[in-house]
Amino acid sequence: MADTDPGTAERLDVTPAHRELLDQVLDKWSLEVLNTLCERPSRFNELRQAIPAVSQKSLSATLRRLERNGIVERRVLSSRPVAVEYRITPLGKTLRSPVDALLDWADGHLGAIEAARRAYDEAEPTAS
Amino acid sequence: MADTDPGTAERLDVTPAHRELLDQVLDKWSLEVLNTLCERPSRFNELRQAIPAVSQKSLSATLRRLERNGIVERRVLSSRPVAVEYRITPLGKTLRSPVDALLDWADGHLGAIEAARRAYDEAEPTAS
DNA sequence: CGGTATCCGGTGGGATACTG
DNA sequence: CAGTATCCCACCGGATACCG
Repeated sequence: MADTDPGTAERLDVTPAHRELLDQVLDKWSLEVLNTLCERPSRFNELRQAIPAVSQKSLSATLRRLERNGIVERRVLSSRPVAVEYRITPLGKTLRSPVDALLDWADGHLGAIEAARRAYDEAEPTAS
Repeated sequence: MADTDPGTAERLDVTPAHRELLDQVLDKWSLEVLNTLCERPSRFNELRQAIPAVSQKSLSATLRRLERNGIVERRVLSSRPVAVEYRITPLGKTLRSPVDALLDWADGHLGAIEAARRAYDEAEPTAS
């Protein structure tokens, strides 16, 4: 086997810090926020329109979390009426490639996985 | 700009099915389970030793979830005393590459992100 | 050995109401 | 417009006890 064999290659272990980071960056709404902000900087309510299913509270929390992690930048544009713009940072852009890889994987294997789920659920009606 | 520019490239949107899939596969313990099973097939208690922080319940739930999604396979080896082996499936192996990309990203940018967090927390003591 | 059942506290996130 | 505050509940995951 070559050392590129995924079964034998040495791999990074998942430390608590890695875990926390992924939790902060891959939570329920972050990916959609990232996707939107990678297309263009957006105002708060533009994001709400772009992601209709998110609540005010969750969008606000997601943005603050991403801001704290240096993934997005919050920019106050004017003060009356208040205008705020969110944009992706250079650090945030580096997230694109691995996240896209993940999304591509999910998209490419969704069919196989749904088939596996059906097979599993079929086989294990757990009595009834 | 080339069409490889992350700011202009067309991207997959994140559907609820994608979200659910990622939630099932990237949850708290799945990555460590995957990492361990990619090295070698393992018994239940071997996994507990390899991942000391996981509880029985969570490990069991993680394994059943991954099994249902076709990522790992559960194999009963003998019946008295019970021996069970878990191993990664071919489908599960396809997860390696995108997950490694993510882990590499996390590892490579952890320092910058921790710096961003310190800067943010410093600037926003939010009273006290 | 390899789990399941039960309890239980903390957290995520929606709905709603209010504010600068 | 861009949030925060409050309430509330569902779910996650740990601890413990029990089972085939």
